[in-house]
Parts: sequence; C-alpha cells; structure tokens
Amino acid sequence: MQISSRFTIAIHMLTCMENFKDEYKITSDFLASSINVNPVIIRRILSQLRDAGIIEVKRGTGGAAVIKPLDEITFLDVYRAVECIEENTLFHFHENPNPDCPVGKNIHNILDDKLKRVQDAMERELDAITLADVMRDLEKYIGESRAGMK
Amino acid sequence: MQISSRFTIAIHMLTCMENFKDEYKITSDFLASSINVNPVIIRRILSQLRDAGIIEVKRGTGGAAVIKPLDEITFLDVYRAVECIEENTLFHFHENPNPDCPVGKNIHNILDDKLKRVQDAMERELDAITLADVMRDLEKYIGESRAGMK
DNA sequence: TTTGTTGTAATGTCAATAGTTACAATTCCT
DNA sequence: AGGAATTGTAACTATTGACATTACAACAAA
Repeated sequence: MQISSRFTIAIHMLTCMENFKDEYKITSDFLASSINVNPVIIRRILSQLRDAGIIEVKRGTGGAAVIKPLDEITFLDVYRAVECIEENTLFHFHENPNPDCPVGKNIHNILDDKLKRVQDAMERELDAITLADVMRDLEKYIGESRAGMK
Repeated sequence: MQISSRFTIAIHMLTCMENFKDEYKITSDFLASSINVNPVIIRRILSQLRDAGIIEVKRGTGGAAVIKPLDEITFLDVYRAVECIEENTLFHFHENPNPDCPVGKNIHNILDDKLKRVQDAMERELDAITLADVMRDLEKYIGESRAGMK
C-alpha cells in the first residue's frame, strides 16, 4: 500500500502558492490547473492545510497563502496534515491473534516497539526536509531553463 | 494509507514456524488458528515467502519450514516478499502535473530524491531488524509467563 | 486408493481514494 | 443592493486494494 497522492499534491500546492504569490491570486482553480486534478480535491486539501495552521484561505474573494516561514514547514507537518493517520499506525496489525497461543498472545508486544522504530526513522527523515529546500531546488531548475533559453 | 497486515501476518507466521517446528507440523490451518485469519490468506503469504527463498513448503503431505538462518531474515526481506511494491514507490505521485507550469514541469524532479531519502530511511531500519530479534524477545516473554506460573 | 494438504481461481464485501456535480455561504466590487 | 467570483461541503460514482470465503484440482504419502 502506498501513501496517498494527497501528500505530493499538498507539497505541489504549497510550492505553487509560494512561487506565484506575487503574480497571481492563488485559487483552487489555479492550483488545479497546475496539478491537473479536480478543484474540489484541491479545496479539500486546502482545508486540511489550513486546519494545520500552514496556510490561510480567504472565503468569498478567494486566495490562499502560506502563513509560516518556509523553513519551518517540514514534510512531516504536511504528511500529518493530509494523511489521516494516527500515531503509530503506519503498519496495519492483524486484529485478532489467538490469545491461547504463546506466539499469538505475545506478538503484539514483541512487534510494537520494532514497528515504532521503523515509523520513527521515516518520520525523522520527513521532519528533516522543509518547503525551503523545495523552493531552493525549484529556483535552481527554473534558473537552468532560463539559461537554456538564451 | 497503511502498510497492509500481510506484513505483520508474515512475521507472525515465521515466528510460529520457528517456535513450533519440533512440536507440530506447520500447516496453513495451524498457522491460521494462531493468527486468526482464513487459511487461504496464509497460503498466499506462504507462497510469497517461498518465492522469496525464506521458507520451503511441502505439497501434498503439508508442512512449512524456515530455510534461512534467522539472523539473516530481515524485516526488509519480509516486507519486500509480501508487499507488492516496486522500488521507490512508497509515495504515490499525482500522475499528470501540468508541463506548461514551471512548478508542474519540475515538481517530479524536485521531489523524487527527497521521497527516496524517506523511503531509504525506512528501509534501512527494516533491514536492521531480524527474525532472530523477534525469537529472542519471544523467549523472554514465554520465560516470564512460565516464571509467573510457579 | 484414501487422506490430508497445498495452490489457485472465482467471487464477495468493505474501506479508501479520487473524480464530479451541485449549491449554499461568503466576500468584494460597482 | 445586486452581481460576480470563490470557498466549503454534501452527495454520488467509479475504481482499486485488502481481506474473506468457497470450491476444487494437483499432489504426496501411508
């Protein structure tokens, strides 16, 4: 099973919001056309990012904007905002191991700390990457394509 | 989205196969009763573990057994055996970013190495845990419950 | 040949993702 | 005040993957 595309869509959205903030009004339609998904998908994720305190969204008049310093928005923040996952549930554990079997009785206790180690390792890495890193790379790519056009 | 329970089931299966290898014939029905899932689920995972070279399964007469040293069976081996995931696909990327947008055009290039870092971190940790660790903990728990019975 | 078992196909149920239409609520502009 | 653009959300559908279940052919040993 994969982590849903909501995560990469959310990163894409934030990158657009930052990159185009001075040129365009950032509406769900605008974002939808860069990402190529339905505007309603975008609005749902906008709400999740807003609830996480990462962006603000203007009703009526429209427009969304990042409200946190980019180097304080980690991939983990975005992951937690859009992925409906509770703590310690990256792995789906089979529900009803047989309590009358010595293995079935103890398997949960045995595995829990090990699975947590794995999830922690992943989240540590997510926490070490920020939107500022993404913007830096974007400018590099855009700069290169400009140079190529000369 | 979560990693499917096939993974914890597979670890449970291997633990049972090792723990009961001298006492019982390890059939899919036997494993199913410890894990509390349908025997057909077990047989499918048995096939995957066999294809990965971790166990052997006897047709006709029945019985499955681990054929690798426990400390050489890592969680990553099991994960790869049962999780139908290709390399670098932990994250589901949205398919059609707009190539006419500077962000849409570059977002894949920008994110790919960062997502790979996250997946690598997770796999490194999975690679550091082996079935031998699980068996060691199991014996500890079983020992304690025996002591408690005195 | 009987028995117990594996391997696998076929089918069903359920949950989550993702797409879409529709529209009330909101806000700005004139 | 009225109109235009936009957000927030409900409702519905389609698709996919997980997991459960029944059924049975293939197989191996007693």
